[in-house]
Amino acid sequence: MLELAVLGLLHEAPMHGYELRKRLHALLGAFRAFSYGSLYPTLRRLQLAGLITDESAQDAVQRTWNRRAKTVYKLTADGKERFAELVADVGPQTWDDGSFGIHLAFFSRTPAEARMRILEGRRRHVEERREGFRSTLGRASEQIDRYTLELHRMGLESSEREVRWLNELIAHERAEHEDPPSSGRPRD
Amino acid sequence: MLELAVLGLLHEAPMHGYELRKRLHALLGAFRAFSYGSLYPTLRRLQLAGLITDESAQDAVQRTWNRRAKTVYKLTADGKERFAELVADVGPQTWDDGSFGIHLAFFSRTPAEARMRILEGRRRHVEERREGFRSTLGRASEQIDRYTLELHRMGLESSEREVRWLNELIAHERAEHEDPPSSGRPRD
DNA sequence: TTCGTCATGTAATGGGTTACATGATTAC
DNA sequence: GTAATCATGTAACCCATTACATGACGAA
Repeated sequence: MLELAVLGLLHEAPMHGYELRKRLHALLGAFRAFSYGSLYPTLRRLQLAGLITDESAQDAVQRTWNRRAKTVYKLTADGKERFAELVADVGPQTWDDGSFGIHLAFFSRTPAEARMRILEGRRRHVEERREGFRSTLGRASEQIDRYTLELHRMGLESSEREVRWLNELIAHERAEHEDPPSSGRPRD
Repeated sequence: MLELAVLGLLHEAPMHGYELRKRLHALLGAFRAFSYGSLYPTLRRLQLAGLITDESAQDAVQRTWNRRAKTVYKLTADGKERFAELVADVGPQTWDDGSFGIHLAFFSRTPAEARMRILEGRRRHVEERREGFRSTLGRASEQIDRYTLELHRMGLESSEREVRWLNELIAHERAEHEDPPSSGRPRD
């Protein structure tokens, strides 16, 4: 997750850790927040793996005088490749709230085909969740306490809204790529 | 989190692990799902801590013949105390999506005062999130790409809805507190 | 000169998940 | 008699957080 986010952000421009974290916050809003305690170790790991390099490393003078200088990271060719891999590697955990947000945030660098798989997978995921709420509310509205009821009512409403939202996004995707719906059942 | 949920559920009735997990699912919907890989170790830990006991333990005959019998756990007095502690121990992490859902699910066993702190804390939390989205959308609507924009628009809308929902819950709490449904001593 | 913010990091820990392994019970 | 589901558990790992520690630098 963090790896994807870091590589994605460095696609825009070289940055140092502190900056990266602020951009991360701005980009992902409250969907996902990362702390320095995970960011810096990740940066080191990515550097060791050759996916990013310290752009300011050649500036040895500054290093000597300033034991705590900014370390500006930039993507390597391998890093770009890795990002492309991660962004298109769509699996069950991609549908999670947190993961989905990150993936969506990098959609402009995601191939159209992967975008579709992500949106549709997410929709299925949220639809299942929605059905869970529906059945709870339908089955036993009078046996569960007021608070649990509220919780599930809210959950149901949110799921319904998100499904509608996803439908719009999917429709837009289809329209943009002139890939008309083949044999789709009509969506609400 | 799991500890709170387990103790809370065992408040209702004694149960074994498998059952517990299903009830957990039913109670929390998709807000939080726990796997057996965390449930069983937790049960063991709680048992060692004396917060729950194996109700079927005295049934030594079954144990001997059946190496894999159901283990029905029930709350001890210490367990009830611990639950009361956890449910009223309101801190910054209580406002998280997952935590909040669990707390809400056990509101009927939560003192009114703690309920208020949780609801108001959650509201503040969501309001802050909302402001984050608002400023992103207001500040730079034209610099961010379509997808990030959608993400934040959705986030803003959800936050707004949740704040309204919380306001209603809070209003309801206040009304009930000032005007107790039964056994009411008159207002000052 | 001290305060706030920028900036980088580490150690300990947390709170789970996945995958796997096994056995018991029920329904067909 | 076998497939599904009920039921319990373990080992390995994952991905992060919290709390802490250090240090640079500009502004009041």
